[in-house]
Amino acid sequence: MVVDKNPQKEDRVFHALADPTRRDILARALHREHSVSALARCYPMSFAAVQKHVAVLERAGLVTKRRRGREQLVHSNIETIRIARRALDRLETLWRTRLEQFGELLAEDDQGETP
Amino acid sequence: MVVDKNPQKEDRVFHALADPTRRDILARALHREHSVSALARCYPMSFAAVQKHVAVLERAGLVTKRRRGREQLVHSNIETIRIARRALDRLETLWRTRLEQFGELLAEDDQGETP
DNA sequence: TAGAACTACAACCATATGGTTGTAGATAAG
DNA sequence: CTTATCTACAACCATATGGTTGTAGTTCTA
Repeated sequence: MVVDKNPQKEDRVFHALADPTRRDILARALHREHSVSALARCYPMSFAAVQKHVAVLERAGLVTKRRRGREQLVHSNIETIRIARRALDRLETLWRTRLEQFGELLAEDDQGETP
Repeated sequence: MVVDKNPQKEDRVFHALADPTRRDILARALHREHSVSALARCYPMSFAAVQKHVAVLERAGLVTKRRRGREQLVHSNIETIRIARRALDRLETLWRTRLEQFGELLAEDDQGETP
């Protein structure tokens, strides 16, 4: 199967993106690597809360962690962002398809207008 | 302000997209208008459940409804999908920025390597 | 006018989510 | 060795979410 496990993945990706703290973490991680505690210092919440947000991003595949001594460095996975992008692209394609069909109708009828 | 209320909107948009039923409803609505009950017949859940999904999409601004007699026709709002798209674009831009900086480092140091 | 179809919405329930605190294990620093 | 830092994870709590059923209001149809 090539399309079967993607829906769940898209669920996780969009869900991970649906929180401003997580989008901000992701943005920082896209810019450069950060340890979890360094990230935690950026937000008005506990370390554990930020840790959970990172875990959500990680389960979605948006970030991964690598150890450096006692810290975990969070870095982002651009490829997963493109999964979301492709999902949006598919939706926009449907939109264009509809426009084309609408265009065909106009061509056939040669009169329609809906102001 | 021009950027202040967008985060909440993005939250709602991404959250609305984080459910396969809602993505499917949106896809159908992008293709053509559907009444809520017509949509409800497509899924193995109650009418009220589908109604709630449509409400989530509506609050996110991804679909709007218009009356036709006793039915409500659900149609999509492509512009809101582009809000999500722009958010992803911003993230990808950060990624590219990082790549550029990395490139500069390589150019300046002309030796740097961190194994 | 009576009834069927479509919708809106409230009430309810189980589970997920987003936060907290607390405890414990590794690793770095003194 | 001792202590401080960074992380992992469990337990807990309030609220949100996704589903259900039930009731009621409109609008079409017979």
